[in-house]
Amino acid sequence: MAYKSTEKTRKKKDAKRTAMMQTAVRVFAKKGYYAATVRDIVNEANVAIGTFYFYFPDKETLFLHLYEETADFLLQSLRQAVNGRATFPKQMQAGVQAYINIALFEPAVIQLLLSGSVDTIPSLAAEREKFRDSLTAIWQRPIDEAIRLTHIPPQNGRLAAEILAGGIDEVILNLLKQPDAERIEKATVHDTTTFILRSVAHY
Amino acid sequence: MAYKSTEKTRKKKDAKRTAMMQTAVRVFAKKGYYAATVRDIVNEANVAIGTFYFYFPDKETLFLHLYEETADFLLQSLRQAVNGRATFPKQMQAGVQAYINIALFEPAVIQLLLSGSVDTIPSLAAEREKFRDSLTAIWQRPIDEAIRLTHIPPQNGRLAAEILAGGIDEVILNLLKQPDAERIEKATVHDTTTFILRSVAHY
Amino acid sequence: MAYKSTEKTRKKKDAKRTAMMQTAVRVFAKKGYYAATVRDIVNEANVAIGTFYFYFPDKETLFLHLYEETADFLLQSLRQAVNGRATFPKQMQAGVQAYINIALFEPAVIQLLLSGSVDTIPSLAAEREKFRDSLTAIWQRPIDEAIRLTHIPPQNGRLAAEILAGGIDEVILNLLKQPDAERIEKATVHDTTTFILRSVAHY
Amino acid sequence: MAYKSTEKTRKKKDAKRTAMMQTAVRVFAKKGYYAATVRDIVNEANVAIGTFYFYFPDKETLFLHLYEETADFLLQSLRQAVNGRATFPKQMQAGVQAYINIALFEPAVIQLLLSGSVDTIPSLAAEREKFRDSLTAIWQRPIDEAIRLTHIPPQNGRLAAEILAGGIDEVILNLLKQPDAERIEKATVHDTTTFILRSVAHY
DNA sequence: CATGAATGAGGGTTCATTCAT
DNA sequence: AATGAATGAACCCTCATTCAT
Repeated sequence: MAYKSTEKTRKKKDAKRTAMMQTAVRVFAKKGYYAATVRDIVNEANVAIGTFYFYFPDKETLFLHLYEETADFLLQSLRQAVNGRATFPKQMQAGVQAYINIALFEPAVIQLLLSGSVDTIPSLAAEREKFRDSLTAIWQRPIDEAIRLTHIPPQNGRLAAEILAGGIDEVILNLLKQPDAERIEKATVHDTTTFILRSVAHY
Repeated sequence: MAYKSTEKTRKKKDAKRTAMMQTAVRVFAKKGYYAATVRDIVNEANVAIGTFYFYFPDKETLFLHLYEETADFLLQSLRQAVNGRATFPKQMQAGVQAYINIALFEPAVIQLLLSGSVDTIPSLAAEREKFRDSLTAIWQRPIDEAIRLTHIPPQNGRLAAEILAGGIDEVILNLLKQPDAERIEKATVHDTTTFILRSVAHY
Repeated sequence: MAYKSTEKTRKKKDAKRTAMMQTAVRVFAKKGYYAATVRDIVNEANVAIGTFYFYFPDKETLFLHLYEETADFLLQSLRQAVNGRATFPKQMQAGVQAYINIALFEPAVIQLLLSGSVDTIPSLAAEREKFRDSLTAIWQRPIDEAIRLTHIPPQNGRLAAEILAGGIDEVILNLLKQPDAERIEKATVHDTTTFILRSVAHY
Repeated sequence: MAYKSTEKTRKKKDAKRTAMMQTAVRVFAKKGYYAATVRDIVNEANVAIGTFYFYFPDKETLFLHLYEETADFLLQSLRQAVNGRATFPKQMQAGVQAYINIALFEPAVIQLLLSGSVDTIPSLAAEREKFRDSLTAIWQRPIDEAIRLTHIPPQNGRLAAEILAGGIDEVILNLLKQPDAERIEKATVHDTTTFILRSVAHY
């Protein structure tokens, strides 16, 4: 019995903790790390400020944690989408589609990861670099593989991946600024994929 | 008597203002808008805090001004480089080269413009969007022109420009992180240009 | 659980807020609005500076609030004293007596209201004028009533009230400067009342 | 020759100094001691800030000096008006008239002396008390004299003078708040004088 | 004499964090 | 677990004052 109640309690605690983290992601995404105050977060989460410090050691650590988790989520989603396809064109298209899906369904994820204010938090510099590297790697792997299979000509795969990583992020951010993002989703996926294939000389 | 001396000191004052602005750019570039304090700036400039407020109305206005000026400088440099060439490949190469030159000579310029923390300053949101638009336009114009001249096939010029704008920024930022940036400059310019030409199907 | 303790602590919080307000009144009364710093207040109240801003939005709003409250208290006290008497002489005497009582028991009240520095706070100009008007009205009402009842001859009641309002304030302030204020209280009340009655030709 | 030029220079200097002092009186009268900045004064006087410190040791000393001078001017004017008349009623009327004249012609004088913000400048407390004493004395002297001559019955002359001093100040300040002050000047002088005479039982 | 660039103490305010309840 | 009162370092900015020119 005691075990059960502990179990229940833990679940409740985890639930609350998770809820607060989701709230925090939204607040950080909307206001940025510096402009978002701990009070903003607890107000939006309808808890007292002390509760925040019961669940998290401090603002910076929470943000770091959130950043890591969010980055992992995005990277995993993209990896799954890309790796789940057999051919290079399908891989690219699936990656772009997955990225845009996340942007439309969870815009806060993208805003947290892509909209700056992150570089200036010392403890986050390394984490951010790791994220960029991983993101670039997601685009690079299929390219290098396609080169190996001579589906596309030899080329600087790393550089191509960097450009595509930065370029797709830009497309995503611009898409999120549009009021009718959903309406142009399909065309954006198509045109972006077309661009990518051509850019690596895939025919 | 007073007039002459005023005339003379006017230049000195302007020189000092400029010097302080350069210092401010460096500090803002390094720490970001929020983490950079006015005290940081005046310490680095070796002046008293009151001197800052003698030259500038406040931190935010200065940053806005710096951002605008820096953006103008970068955009002008790129426009000149691109517009000074006759053919599409030369235009792209010149643009990339100019961008990288600035990154190597004035890294603070790039860090100020590209490293976030800007979106969360309300008065800067519009300015930042304007900058991104102008930057994209610089890459888009030659593309659209090349389409018109049938040097490259019809395609979504706007989207291509967005991807290239974001992609080249990513390349630049990655380049700046490298300790031997100058050594790989040439190869980076070449490979990036090659990528761009292929991406829009230019042969 | 939380609720009960909230209920209990609510009272404590209110008590502390009140205590801090009383401290603030003293400090403002002694130094004036401008010379009194928030740090002065919290030092005298033995709390940290953050505590001030936990209880009050800012220095100016607190002062405004204190001024209004203090003015209301003084005006109410005088009104009660005056309205509680049936005849004109008793009314005047009761008003003067009440005023002097407050001056002796709560000198800070008088200093806050009468010692200037208030006119130069834009948001307070209107409040101060309202206070002077109300104060004058307190003296004017019995006079006008006495005129109506032909207990005193027709005369400019408004002007008489203005002079008495300013005159009695002067007497109060002079009284507070005396080291042996209590000793001469009785005589002051008597002589002032006599003066007032004669001034409006009451016999 | 040298002497002459020195003389001329001195006159010029005195003229400038005087002009700056008049400007300062206006600024202090309008904004109060604390809200008025040295920069406000020099801007209005069209001189550099250094010039201020050439003529005056510091802000506080200047204000003290201005206060003394202004107080002297007002007291002298009132004394002359009162002493120049032979009978008690004429004296009172002349005093009131003179006071109102100054208020209408040189409102800054009255605002500087009467509108608070003065009590909170430590070095001015004594000066202000002296001024109030002198002002009261001006009203008291004729009263005491009238008592001695049995033109009015025995009474507390000091207290009567205090009330009149404070009361007349109040009338003056209220008058200055009116937009059509000049129009009601005559009636105000008459009614105030009538009040005063009756208040000391003069028939 | 006059100028105005330069100084820095000090003021109001914010906000991450602690801890007694 | 949860609360929220309390803390104080640190921030941005003002303004009286100085001094080299």
